[in-house]
Parts: sequence; C-alpha cells; structure tokens
Amino acid sequence: MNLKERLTDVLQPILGSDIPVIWSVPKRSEQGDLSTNAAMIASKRLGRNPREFAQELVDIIDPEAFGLEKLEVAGPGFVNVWIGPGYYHGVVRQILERGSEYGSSSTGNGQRVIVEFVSANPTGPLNIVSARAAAIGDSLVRVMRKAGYDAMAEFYVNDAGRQIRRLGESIIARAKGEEVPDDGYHGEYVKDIAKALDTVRLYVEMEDLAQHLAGKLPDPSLEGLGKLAAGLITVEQSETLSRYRVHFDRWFKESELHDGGDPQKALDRLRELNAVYEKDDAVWFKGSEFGDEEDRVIITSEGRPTYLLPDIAYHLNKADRCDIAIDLLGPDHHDYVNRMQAALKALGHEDFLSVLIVQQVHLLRDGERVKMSKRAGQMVTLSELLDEVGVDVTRYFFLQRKTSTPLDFDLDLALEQSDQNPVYYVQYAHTRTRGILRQEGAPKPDLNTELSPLTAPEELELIKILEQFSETIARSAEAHEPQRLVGYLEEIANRLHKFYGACRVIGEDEAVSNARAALVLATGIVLKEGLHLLGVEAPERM
RNA sequence: GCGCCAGUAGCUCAACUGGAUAGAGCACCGGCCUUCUAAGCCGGCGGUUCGGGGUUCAAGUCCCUGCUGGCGUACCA
Repeated sequence: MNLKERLTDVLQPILGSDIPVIWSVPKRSEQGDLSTNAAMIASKRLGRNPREFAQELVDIIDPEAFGLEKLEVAGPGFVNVWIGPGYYHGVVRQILERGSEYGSSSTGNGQRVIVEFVSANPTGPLNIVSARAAAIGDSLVRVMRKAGYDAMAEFYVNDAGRQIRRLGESIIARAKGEEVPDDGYHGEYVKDIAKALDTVRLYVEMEDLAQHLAGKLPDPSLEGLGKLAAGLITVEQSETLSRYRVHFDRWFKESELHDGGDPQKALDRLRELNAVYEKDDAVWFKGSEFGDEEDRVIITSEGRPTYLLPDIAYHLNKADRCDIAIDLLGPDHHDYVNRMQAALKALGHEDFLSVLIVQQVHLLRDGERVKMSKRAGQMVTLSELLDEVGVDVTRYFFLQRKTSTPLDFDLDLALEQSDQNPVYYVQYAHTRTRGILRQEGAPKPDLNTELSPLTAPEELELIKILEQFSETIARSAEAHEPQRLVGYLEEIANRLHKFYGACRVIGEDEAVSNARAALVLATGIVLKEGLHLLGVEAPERM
C-alpha cells in the first residue's frame, strides 16, 4: 500500500465512506507535497466549517508514523502534507530493486481489453492517419499492460466485400494496361501487384487472369484475385508495422466471421430482440430506439448486408473474448460510433465499447501542407515516413498530442537533429544518466547504497517526479491517453538536467557520490522504461 | 440543417478528471562551457483560456447559448 492509500485509510472513517479522498500534488512547493480537498467536500454535506474540519483531519494523523515532516490546513480548507526525505530515499531503493518492473500496478485488475486499431483496408499501403493510430494504439496497449490490464492488440482485416472486388478489377485493368475505373485503386502499388502476380502465377486466380488476358476467359474471379492481392498487401502492411515497432496479437479477418456464419447469427439475435424491421425490401436496425439518430439499413433491398452487420458480429465476437473493447477509428468514421454503440446496447453490451477518434494529420513541409489525394493515388505512406524521419521521431511526434485533436506533423522539425526537436530532449536525458555512470571512477551503486545523503532540493525534486511513474501510467491507461506519459517523461528529463547542473556526482565526498550515482541509475531506469512504453529507443550515447 | 472534434502566449501544445498565482517547447532578448555530453541550465518578454450567461466555497475544466474552424452526414467501408 502506498502512502496516499495509507493516509486515506486513516481519514476515511471520519469523512464517511461516500466522500472520495483524492490526493494531488500541488503546483506550488509552498503548498506541500500532497494535498487533499476532502474536508471541503465533506463539510458541505455535514454543514460544517471546512477549515475546522480540515484541522480535525490534520490532528488525527501522526506525522512520525508516516514519515511526514508536517501537515497544515491551507486556503479554504485544503489539507497539505509535507513528506520527509526518508520516504523519498525509499522510492529510489524501490526503483533499484524492481528495475524495469518499477511503475507496474494492478489498477486494471487483470481486466481483459482488446484494443483494435489501424484496421486499414487491405487495398493499399498504410497512410498517415493509420501511422498516428498505430503509434497510439500500440503504446496504449503497452501502457495498459503495465497498469495491470490484460490487453491485446487487434487488427481487423476487411478482406471481404466490395472493395476486394474493386481491387481485383483495378489489378486486371493495370495488367491489361488500361485505365483503372474511377472507383478503383489508382496507386502505383496496384501496378506492382499486377506485375508480381503475373510473374509468379502460382494461384488458380492468376491462371484465370492469364486466360482472361489471352482472351480465352471472359470473367476471371475478381473476388479471388482481390483476396489474393489483399493477402499480399496485408503482409506488406504488417512488415511496415513491425518496422514501426507496432505489434498485433491478432489479425482478425472479416472472412473468418463469414465462414462461421456470425453476421447471420447477429441478425437472428437482433430479430429475436425485435430490434429490426423490414421496409422497402430492406432490413433496418432500430438504431433510433437505442440512442442513434436514425435507423440504419443492415440488409439492402438487394439482399446484401451492409458493412454494419459484420461489424456488429465482430463486436459480439469481441464481447465473448474481453471485458472492455477500445476502437481507434479515423476521423472519417466518427458518424459510425453512435450506430455501433446503439447496436451493442440493443444486444445487451452497453458500456462495453469505448471509441477513440484519431483526428486528421496534416504533413507540413516548408511550412506548407503536403497535398495528399487518395483518389489520385498520391499519398505519403507510413513506410515513406519511416524512411524519411525514422521510427523514434515519428512515434514520438504522434504520441505527443491528444488523439482527439487534429495534428500538424512538421517534417522539417522532425528531420532536425538538434535541440529544436523534442524527441532528443528525453533521449538525451537517458544518455546523460548512462554517461555519468560510464565515467572512470564512477561509483557502482547497488541495493545497499546508503541514500540518506540525498537532501538537496534538486535531488528531492527529481525523486518526487520518479515517484509518480506508476500513477501516471495508471491514469494514462484509464483515460486511454498515452500522450500523458510524454509530458511526464519530459518533466523527468527537465529535473534530471537541473540536478545535473546543481549536483556533481563524481569527485564528491564518497557517501554523496554513491548516493547520487544511485539516483542517476534509478532515473535512467525510469526513463528507459518510459521510452519503451512509447516504443522509442533509449540510446546509451548520442 | 443535424452530428462529432476542436478553439488556451506570436506559433505548436499542456494543465493529474472541479482546486490554490493557467504551464512547457519553439520564436525573440540577455546570461552560463579549463570540472560527469551546452542535444543542457538560468533569467526576461509574452494571457480577458473565442464571446455571453449559469451551477458553487472554487470553472480553462461542468450546464445553456452564440461565434469560428475541421470532419462527417449512403440501401459505401
């Protein structure tokens, strides 16, 4: 149990169980190391003077028992707490003991989570929004695992349906040297696939294509050809993603769903629940009864399911496998959220799904937006981005900002290998910890190193931020906001640099040197693990 | 029209889920390298948190309303 929890345990009986005791770190050091507003909340309900009540809380805590320096009532009724250095020395020791395990918690209680992201159609290379989603989704999974969730990363492959036929058509057109249809896929990669398939000719579909091109077969299997190409594209996507250090635990194919008859089962279930009806030869889901703006067609008048039905089936499938589903969707899909939530509500899975909209990314070069057009096949792909700016910078840039806000990705800044570029600030801090300990004559700290010489403000400020690692991770996980971790790591870097400026490690009195070296080692551990959660490397030298 | 996301320093963004005097980076100005990497540190400049109401001890944060921008608004996915 940590300090906050122990303090809360003492206060809770006086406050009553319905008053939350929330400890926060005040912005100003004159307000102590920890603060709670519980007395103000409680006094309202109990009709008491908040400051008097706060004093009562202060009186009941024995400072020595908790290693506290003092407690105070402040402002309108805050209880402020000053923590003694002994507690912080314990934090450093704990980091050294736990190593890369430091920061883990059981906040998630082992809840099973499926985070679905990217899920790009297998009809072309990954674009920039996918790149952003990939970085965020992957880090979110890492963060959630660290916070005690049983989290899995999943990629939903839309390998069925119309777009696969269109892909087949586009390939045939390219193979014939004809223009690709307007609603087809225009990128250069389609040409490459056509060529590759033609060269290999291993598959029945390709034989069909060859026959077709020779004028012997009027209609090759577009579906089969499309699937084949989709498979190749999926492989390519997965290779790019693994270069990007993005890992998926499962690639879930839409065709698996169809093979198992899941969409039909979902439809039957909705029928049983009386959540669908027929109108104009089509089957409609009663979305408006479950929080959507309007009812939605799930089987067209031609008898074909719309994309919504297999998607409902897919989410039902997830509901069998996890407690919480998180979907990261592109900005062009946000109208889809309500209807999916409505469907899940109808099926008894309210509050199961939470959706994060990954907003638009604009690439800037020379201060100008880079024009991207899918229609004309002109896109900057993830793969190209990685070639140009590298994995660390790309991931860091995407993870810096809240996912729900549009993002300008400044290529010139990304390429700049200087202090202008924030990635290096944190990486440099890690390098600095390694550099100090690499020095000749540097102490070799271990678990028995005496830490009590750590008393300088810069030392304690550094430890205070390290102490918040676990909580920062837990909050990032709960809020589904990995970007919080970025700001946190920058804060560690900043305090390390200040410490570095104020306190020499090597050449001081031996006890001081040893203790400081232990602190430097601990800081390096946290920085490295933090960067790892972002999928960014922690270099030994720069 | 309706829906979603945004609007905070000149620019890019934070703000620990409603707390105390709204913070960083970039840009601009000025300091600090014969000592562990100056990819760093210190100081300065810079704000009606889009406007207007409301809720309360307390609002950038919650509610209402108006404005601006982006995206979406299919029997496409």
